[in-house]
Amino acid sequence: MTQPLAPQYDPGNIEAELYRWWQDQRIFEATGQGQARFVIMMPPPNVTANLHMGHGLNNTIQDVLVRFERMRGKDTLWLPGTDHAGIATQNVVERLLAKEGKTRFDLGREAFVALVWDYVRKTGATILEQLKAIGASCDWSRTYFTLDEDLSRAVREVFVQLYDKGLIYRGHYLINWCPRCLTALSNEEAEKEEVDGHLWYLRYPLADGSGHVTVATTRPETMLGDTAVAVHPHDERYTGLIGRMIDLPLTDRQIPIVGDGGIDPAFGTGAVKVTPAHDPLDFEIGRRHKLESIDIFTPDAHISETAPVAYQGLDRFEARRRVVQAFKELGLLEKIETHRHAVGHCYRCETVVEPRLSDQWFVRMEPLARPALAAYRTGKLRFIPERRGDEYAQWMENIRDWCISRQLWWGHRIPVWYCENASCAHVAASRTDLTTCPRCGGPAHRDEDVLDTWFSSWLVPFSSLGWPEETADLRTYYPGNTLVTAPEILFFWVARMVMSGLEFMGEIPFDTVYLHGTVRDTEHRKMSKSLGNGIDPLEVIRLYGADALRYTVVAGTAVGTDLILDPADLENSFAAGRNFANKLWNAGRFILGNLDGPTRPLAGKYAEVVRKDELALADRWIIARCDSTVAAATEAYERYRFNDAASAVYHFIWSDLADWYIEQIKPRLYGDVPGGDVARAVAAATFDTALRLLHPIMPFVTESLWKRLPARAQGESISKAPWPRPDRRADDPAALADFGLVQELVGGIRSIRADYGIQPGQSIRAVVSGVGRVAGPAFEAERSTIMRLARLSALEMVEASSETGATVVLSDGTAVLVPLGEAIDLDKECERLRGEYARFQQLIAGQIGKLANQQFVSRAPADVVERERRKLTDWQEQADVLRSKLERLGCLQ
RNA sequence: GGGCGAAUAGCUCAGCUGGUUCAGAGCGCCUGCCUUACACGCAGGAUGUCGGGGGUUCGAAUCCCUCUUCGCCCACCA
Repeated sequence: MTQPLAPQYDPGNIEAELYRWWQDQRIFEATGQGQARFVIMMPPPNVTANLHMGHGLNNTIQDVLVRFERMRGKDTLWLPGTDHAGIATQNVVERLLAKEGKTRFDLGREAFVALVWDYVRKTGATILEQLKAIGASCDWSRTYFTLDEDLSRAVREVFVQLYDKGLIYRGHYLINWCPRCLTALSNEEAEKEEVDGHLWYLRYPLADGSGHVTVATTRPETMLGDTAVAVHPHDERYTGLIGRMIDLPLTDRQIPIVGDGGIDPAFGTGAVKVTPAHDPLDFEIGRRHKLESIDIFTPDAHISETAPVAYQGLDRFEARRRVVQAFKELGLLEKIETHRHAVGHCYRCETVVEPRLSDQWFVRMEPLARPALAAYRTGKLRFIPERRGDEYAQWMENIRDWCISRQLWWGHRIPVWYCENASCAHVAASRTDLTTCPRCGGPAHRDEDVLDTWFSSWLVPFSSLGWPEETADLRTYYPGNTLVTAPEILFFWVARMVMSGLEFMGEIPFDTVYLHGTVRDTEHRKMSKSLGNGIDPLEVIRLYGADALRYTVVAGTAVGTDLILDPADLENSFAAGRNFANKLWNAGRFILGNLDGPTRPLAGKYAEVVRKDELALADRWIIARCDSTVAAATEAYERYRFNDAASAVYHFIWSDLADWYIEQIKPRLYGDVPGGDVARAVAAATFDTALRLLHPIMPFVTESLWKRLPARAQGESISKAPWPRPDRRADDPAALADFGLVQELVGGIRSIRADYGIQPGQSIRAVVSGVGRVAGPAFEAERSTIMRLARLSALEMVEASSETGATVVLSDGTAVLVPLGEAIDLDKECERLRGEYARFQQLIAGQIGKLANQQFVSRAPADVVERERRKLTDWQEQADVLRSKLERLGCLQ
């Protein structure tokens, strides 16, 4: 073997080198070979992003899945990519420009886009490089960028196909507008947030001077664009007013009172000011009553020239103050109430979104949603956790058309040309760039807008594989299997991928959607840059290693729960993972360091080199434990219960293998007793299995150790080692029970030692009584183990003992006693035994009550009753043993 | 406003089909140990009205109702 292993695991020295080795071996690349495939599409991080814990969580889970399936022999493809992230990226570069005092308009479109490309080329690979640090086993040879030429072709193909089918249309509608980003947003991109606002009651004088109507509004400034007042047609308070005119204050306009069924008479005053250009409901009312729309805002939400001069140029919130003030001065402000309501905010910059009337492109979603909903209803598409499926269904059922045009420069430009010939005015969507109108040959110009970022990412499951070309990858790797993502982008991305997959490929792009939680701090606030409560995964990796990070993430994430970490205490958050990696390292160091000596060919399977009748009790026990860990871990991985998988393997390695088995085999390995060759074979085999089971979660340390096991071929990687299978021959309930008693016995004696403060160096004598039935042979078989681990000078085993001393009763009724003497004090032992005895008395009393209950005995299943009866007799036996001890010691007076 | 989830040890959380994994794990805490793999360790310990109340059941952390608190998703009552 190579150099000796350091006593402390040092991930920093090992991880980068191993990752390079994996890449050199091309282990992560999909081969196109083999029977079964496993495909995961990575949610493409924004090209400008830096790795944060959200990525850490998301990609760790994907990597666990991919590595698990790769070891099960599947041809795995985990396809990485980056998203051009229209608004976000444009914002970043615009901010850089702003530092030089420039705007994108100073550069012009072409130069600006070139600048963004420069920026993206320079920084775009950062996040993918960072993913390598956590061990992500992506197929980097297939990495894509959503603005790549082939993905752009797919975007255009999709646009044209949908346009030709009438599923894409252009229209003049009220959309969500971000006055800071200066672009339209989809409904999903306008995040509703509850805010404490006000409800202002404004008096609108009737034109004939006969009084006024009071309207209630949350946005008084928009009254400058009012073109009507609406009341419910059956509202008795107002029926007489419908059709009459209002003198709109602060303006020189008169507006009508209309009756509209959409008004709720119970809210506010039952009379509503109508601003068709700035409110969705008002927009509808305006359409129904053919009202004028007056857009009183500029694109950046200042008052425009359509409003009275006094207000022009004011910011919308300043305008609000001025309007309210003016109403107050005119005596037209009736009252102000506080009012909590939901207000849309831009998901990129959190600016309050302005409903704005404009020409935009939309996708008609209902026809796409219908099959996507059916895929869920029929069970083809499933969600983990299941309840997320309801959210998906609810969204699909209430689907609204998707506004896909953005007034940005960075992105896929809309492939639509407008004929400038007024008599033709043809609008053409085209797969190729046009200069002239395809219908009349006249001059044509292209639409200025770009597409929503999500219009390219919703195609990724097939566009990243070459669609619309019929590539080999597309045939092989579509549809995929599992999608792993955060619930935040269920609608942005996941739901839309299902729709596009069905529409363009005729099949859903994946059958399972695993939605993990959110990373939060101990106050349960989402980790974010602005709150400054984030944890930098690279910092964690530097301090504790990628495996520690991954273990913590996996162990802390039960299905459907958030991951809570303490940014103020990384040590506390990640110590368990680091400690476990170190424990594994040292267990490996010990096993590997003791494989020399009398030995047999050590392959992966003990069964090939060891006969069953050669196995000691401890060997049979660890083999059985190992096997049941294989079953438990495999099932947990299959059920996405990665935290269960982690704890099953953790417990096996730490508690079973390290604490007991390794301790048990030391004399054999050192040649003090025979059987070293068997111990070596069993230790190597079970350790090998444990490494495999853990590899998806902690790939680095497991690979590093596994490579060093004997009989490894050059270049052989645990990443492609076959997944362990449960082996019925390993079933051994007797070994589990017998060795369990040995553990209990050792534990009992250790407990007495601790209670009596017996020095670790002091050997003591122990007497086990009642060994006639079950435990005797087991204790005899492991006599030397018991003596060593409990530090005994002598271990006597008798049917019954007349000696007195400190006693512990084991679960099978045998008792172990450390005789009275220099170490053991009578009074203290009496006290101990009395406490124990009382505890059993209580248990027994309860159990007798239970069994005396006719209802229980008659109604509970027979096996349950039987089990409870046995429990009672066991306890009674243990209590009897205690009682006789008490009597013998004279503790009962 | 509609829908959904969560509440278990000081902290972060498991506990799936009601009963032998039933009150658990890790971290933290206490005691003793540098025992030739590991002090990032070993051994031994302490800690709980399973959020409150009611119900179903022979039996409830687990099922039902209700209240409280905290989250999430959806929503054009201005």
